[in-house]
Amino acid sequence: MGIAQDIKQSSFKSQFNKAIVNIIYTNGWLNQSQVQFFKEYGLTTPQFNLLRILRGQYPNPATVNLLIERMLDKSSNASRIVDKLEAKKLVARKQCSKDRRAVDVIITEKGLELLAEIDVALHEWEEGFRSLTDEECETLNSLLDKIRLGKEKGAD
Amino acid sequence: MGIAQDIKQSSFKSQFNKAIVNIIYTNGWLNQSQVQFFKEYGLTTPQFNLLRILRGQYPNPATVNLLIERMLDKSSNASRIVDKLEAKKLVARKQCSKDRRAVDVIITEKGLELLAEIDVALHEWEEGFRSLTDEECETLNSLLDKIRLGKEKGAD
DNA sequence: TTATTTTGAATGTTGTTACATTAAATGTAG
DNA sequence: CTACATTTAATGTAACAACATTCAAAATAA
Repeated sequence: MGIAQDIKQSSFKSQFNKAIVNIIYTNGWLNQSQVQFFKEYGLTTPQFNLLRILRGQYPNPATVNLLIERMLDKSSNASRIVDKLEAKKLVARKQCSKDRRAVDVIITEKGLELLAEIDVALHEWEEGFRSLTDEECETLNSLLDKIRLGKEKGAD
Repeated sequence: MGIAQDIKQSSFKSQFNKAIVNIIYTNGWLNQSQVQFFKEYGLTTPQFNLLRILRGQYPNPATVNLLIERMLDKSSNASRIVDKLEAKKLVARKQCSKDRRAVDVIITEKGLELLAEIDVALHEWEEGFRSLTDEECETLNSLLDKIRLGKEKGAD
């Protein structure tokens, strides 16, 4: 039932090593489920994340730079992700008036509506396999935060 | 210092939601570091994982099917990963004698030597940002296991 | 002012992933 | 045995990611 059985590895070098493998495996497990979920809405996970950032800014626009900065996976392909969302009319681009190099990206009404629709289903999706109490979640969050603190690089 | 600051999101729908985002973000953080680490040895993360499975089988071979089954990220590109490793002479392929459809993949001496070299450095890498006690690791592991139990699919 | 450097976004390139298809070997039913 | 389905691995393809490069705009320096 634990990670050892899931990946069929009977021993680990250390508890810490086991924890790292567990994070990676659990992420993969979550990711697979998420990809399936968003597929129903014609979105990829990065597209959804980008939309959510834009909603956070709404009604203000965000520049591509801001998007890159805030994306969970800083892959810097923000420009192309915006392309995809623009093609679906979920976001709009216009040149920034203050800096003509920059581009203002703003979520459209259609984008907001889609997100609102997803919100409900996403909440159900999460509740569907929610298995931790709030207190356990807090413990988990603080442990994960602590791992990253162990070697924090310029994360800001 | 926590996930909220790291991704500049001030509030979450729930503690559970925050935990999920935290897992994803922490995984990305770990992954970035791992990719850098393995690059020095001319390996990608999937290549390393596959090699490690093969060492686990050594001196027995593994079929491609077994590799797919045990990989952390079951992307089913095992065949092409084996291609890469074979080109580097880290693994060898030969037709399985019992089933001529199957292919026996075995790690070479060179592969074993490379893994041994990596082992040392990898342990240092882990210790370099180890920030949890064994007890905390155990807590983390059990919480992550519990999340996956919440909606276990045929994970075997 | 002009020249140089830096910045913001887009694009090119290469390798990888995800998913479907193929081809050969095996298993199974008649 | 033949015919058909299944299994194993490899390959084709399209989308995607990572990383470098480009190009215009802006900031800075001379």
